[in-house]
Amino acid sequence: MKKKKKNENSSKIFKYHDHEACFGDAITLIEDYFIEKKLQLTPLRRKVFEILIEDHKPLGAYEILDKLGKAGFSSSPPIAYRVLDFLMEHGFVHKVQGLNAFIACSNPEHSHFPTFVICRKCEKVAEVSDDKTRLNLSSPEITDFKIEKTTIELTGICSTCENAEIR
Amino acid sequence: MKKKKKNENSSKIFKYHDHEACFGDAITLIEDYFIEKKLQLTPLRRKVFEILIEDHKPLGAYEILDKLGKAGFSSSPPIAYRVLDFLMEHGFVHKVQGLNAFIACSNPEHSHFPTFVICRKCEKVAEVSDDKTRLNLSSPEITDFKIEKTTIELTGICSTCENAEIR
DNA sequence: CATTACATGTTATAACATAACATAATTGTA
DNA sequence: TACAATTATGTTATGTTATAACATGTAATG
Ligand SMILES: [Zn+2]
Ligand SMILES: [Zn+2]
Ligand SMILES: [Zn+2]
Ligand SMILES: [Zn+2]
Repeated sequence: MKKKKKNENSSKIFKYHDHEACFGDAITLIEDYFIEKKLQLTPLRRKVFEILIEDHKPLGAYEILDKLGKAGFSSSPPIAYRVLDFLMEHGFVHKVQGLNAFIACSNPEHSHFPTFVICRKCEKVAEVSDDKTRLNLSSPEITDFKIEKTTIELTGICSTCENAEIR
Repeated sequence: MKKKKKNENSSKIFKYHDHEACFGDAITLIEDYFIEKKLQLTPLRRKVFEILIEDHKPLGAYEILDKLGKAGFSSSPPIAYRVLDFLMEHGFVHKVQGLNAFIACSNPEHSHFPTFVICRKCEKVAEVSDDKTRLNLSSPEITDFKIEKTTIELTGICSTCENAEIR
């Protein structure tokens, strides 16, 4: 087994997410953004974002609704979907298509074309940015189509879950 | 405006799908595959594949169910979903996540990692293979994850629809 | 022809998402 | 301030997509 002394953990997208920093930054970022754009960071919107950033894992709309209900907000479906749409428009939330779930954005630069890496066993999801991961998409041969949005989701198994599998 | 004399149409993935060839090939391919693998290409399975390859566009499960009903088959949801799952397992059908729809595979080699290019206006979908389009995915920096499946969907507008937009 | 595996049928329900309309809060302006 | 316009939230109903659980039928194997 090879040892990498330098940058040993930079490639371990699942294990080394510094969520404490992530969490604090995220709240500051959204506050600043909303002020700058003159948008209303209402209690409801803030709560939805907090719910998503708290565990920083994908949640279904109805899980979010439950949590909203417990926090005293209305918990009828449109409430969640509307706020999620709004937060998605502004890049603070993404939808993970493969899970029908929503996740707080962990990319301060708001690359609106994130790549998600999804463990099929623990359902942990890592958001990776194009530049950091060299997940490159280019299409020189497609000339009759203008790409506006990309959905890239990589499903598989994380090393933790793989090691736990006895077979 | 530049003129390209050579290979002018190879890049026009939307306009130049030779579906007549595609259709004939697809039926032969699935028949051969099922024989080789000793699988049952039952009337139901054949019908579902025919429905999908006929127009060669994505269809929702319930659209497929309608067509099955009209063809004399049962049209309760599990019928469609089971057959679709089976055909997907064997690479003859893919799910287009962005549309919650299913599409016949147009890649004879059964590359199980297709890329879909989806026009948001006409909802036409082109399946493109990695080699033909140079849509390349590589992740040298991800070391703690084993990719088993990829979902790559590019949404935007095709040239036909763009030209039709008056603005 | 019995056993087993595979395939299909059926009913009910779960999970995900939106339409349409009502009310309330915020913002801009006379 | 009063008013209008805009934005945000609440509510009810319904539409859409997908699966669980169990029953029946059909094909392959020895
Ligand atoms: Zn985080
Ligand atoms: Zn895992
Ligand atoms: Zn075709
Ligand atoms: Zn189009």
